[in-house]
Amino acid sequence: MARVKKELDFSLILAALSRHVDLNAEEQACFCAYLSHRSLKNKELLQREGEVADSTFFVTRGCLRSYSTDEQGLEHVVQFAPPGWWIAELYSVISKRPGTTNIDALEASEVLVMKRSDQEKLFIELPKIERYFRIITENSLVSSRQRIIDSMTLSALERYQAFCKRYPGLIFSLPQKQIASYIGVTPEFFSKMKARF
Amino acid sequence: MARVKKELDFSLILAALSRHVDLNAEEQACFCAYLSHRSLKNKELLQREGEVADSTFFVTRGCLRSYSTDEQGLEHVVQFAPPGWWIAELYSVISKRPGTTNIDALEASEVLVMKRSDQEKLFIELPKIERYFRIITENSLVSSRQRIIDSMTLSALERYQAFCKRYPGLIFSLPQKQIASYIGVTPEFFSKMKARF
DNA sequence: CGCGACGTTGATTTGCCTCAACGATTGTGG
DNA sequence: CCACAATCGTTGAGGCAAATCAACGTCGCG
Repeated sequence: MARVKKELDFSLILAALSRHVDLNAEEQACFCAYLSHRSLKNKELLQREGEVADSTFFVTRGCLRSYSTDEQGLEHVVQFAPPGWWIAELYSVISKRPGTTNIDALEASEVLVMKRSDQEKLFIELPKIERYFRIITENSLVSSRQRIIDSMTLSALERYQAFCKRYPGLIFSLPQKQIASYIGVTPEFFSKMKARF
Repeated sequence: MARVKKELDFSLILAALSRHVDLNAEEQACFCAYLSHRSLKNKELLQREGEVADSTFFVTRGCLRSYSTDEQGLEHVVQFAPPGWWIAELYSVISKRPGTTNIDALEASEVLVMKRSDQEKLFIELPKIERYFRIITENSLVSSRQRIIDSMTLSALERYQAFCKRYPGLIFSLPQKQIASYIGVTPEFFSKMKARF
C-alpha cells in the first residue's frame, strides 16, 4: 500500500486562534505554513528531561502530559493537554537550556509542531500571532497561579473537585494514577479518598 | 509648604524594558506617557478581593505582595514584588470580573500604574510593548510552573531554600510570617524548622 | 506606658505517605 | 486464542511531616 501524504487538518488550531485574533485567509495560510505534524504512540516521549526543547506543540488528537520526576523516581504531572491545548517545556524553549520536565503521550496522539525560531519569525511577520500567544500565555499564567493557591488552601479532596472542573471529560479517560499525580497525592491515598466519597 | 508635583522617575522601568526590547527616545516617551504614579503607606491595600482590577503595577520603591485569604481567614502569599517587579490581579484585569486575591504594601512603597485600557492601546501603537509583555508573561509562567513543581516535590525546608534563591535580599527585610506564608507553612512550623537548621 | 503584632516553644492531633499484600484488568507473545 | 506478565486499583497497618492549640517573652509604636 502506497504511503500517501495526508492533508494536515488545521481546523482545530485555526478555531483556537480565531477565539482571540482575526486572521484573513492569507494570514491563516502563512501561519499554517510554519507547522509540521507528528504522530505519537501511547507512552511515546516527545521531550526528555535534560534535553533542549525547541518546539511548542498543539494537540489535535489523543492526550499528552508534562511531568517532572523527583529524586525518588516519582512522577508529578504539571499539565494535561487534550485536543485543542498547547503544551511545551517552556523553560527550555525560552532559555535554550536543558529542560527539567518530560512530555509524553498518555494514548496514541497527534500534534502540530511549531519551532521556536519559526514562532519568532511569525511574531515579526504577523503581530497578531504575537498577540495570540501573549493572550494565551496570560491565561495560562492565571491558571497556574490559581493552582498554586489551590495547593495552599485546599485539601486533597477539594483539589480533586477543582480538577474535575478544570478538566471535565478527562476524569473518565485518564488512569486514576495520573489524576492522583496531578493533584499531588499518592495513588493509594487517592483510592481511599474516593472510597470515602 | 507648597505642594510640588514631582518629576516621575522612569529610570527603573525603562531599564526593565530595555532588558527585552529596544525603544528609541520617542517610543520611551510614548510608553511613559501612559503611566501614572501612586504612593502607598505600609499595609495600604491596592487591590481588594471582590473588586474588579483595571491596572497593572510596577514597583519603584518598597515592597508589595499579592495574597489570597481562605475561608478560615488565613492569608497565603502568591507573590512578592520588590522594586523592579510587576504585580497585578491578572485574573481580574483580563476577565474584568471581581478578583480573588488582594494586593497590599508590606512597607511604604511607590508604584507606577498602567491601566489595562492604556496597555491595550500601547499594544497596538507600539508592537514592541506587546512583545515586552509577552516575554515577561512567559517568564512569569515558567516561574509559576516551577513553584507548582516545588510544592509537589520539595519539603518545607527545601522550599525555603528555593525561596532564598528566588528572592535574595528579601530574606532579611520581610517578617518571617510572610515568608512562611509564601512557602506554605504555618509561622510556628517555620520557626521550629529554622531552629533545627 | 500599654497594647497589639511578632516570634518561640511544647503537647497533641491529623492528613497524607510508606510499605506490603492482594484482586482485577490490560496487553502481549507464543 | 490462551497464558502469563505487567500495570492498575484497592485495602490495611504503621509512621511522619506539618497543623493546631496554647502559653509566654519581646519589641515597636500610638
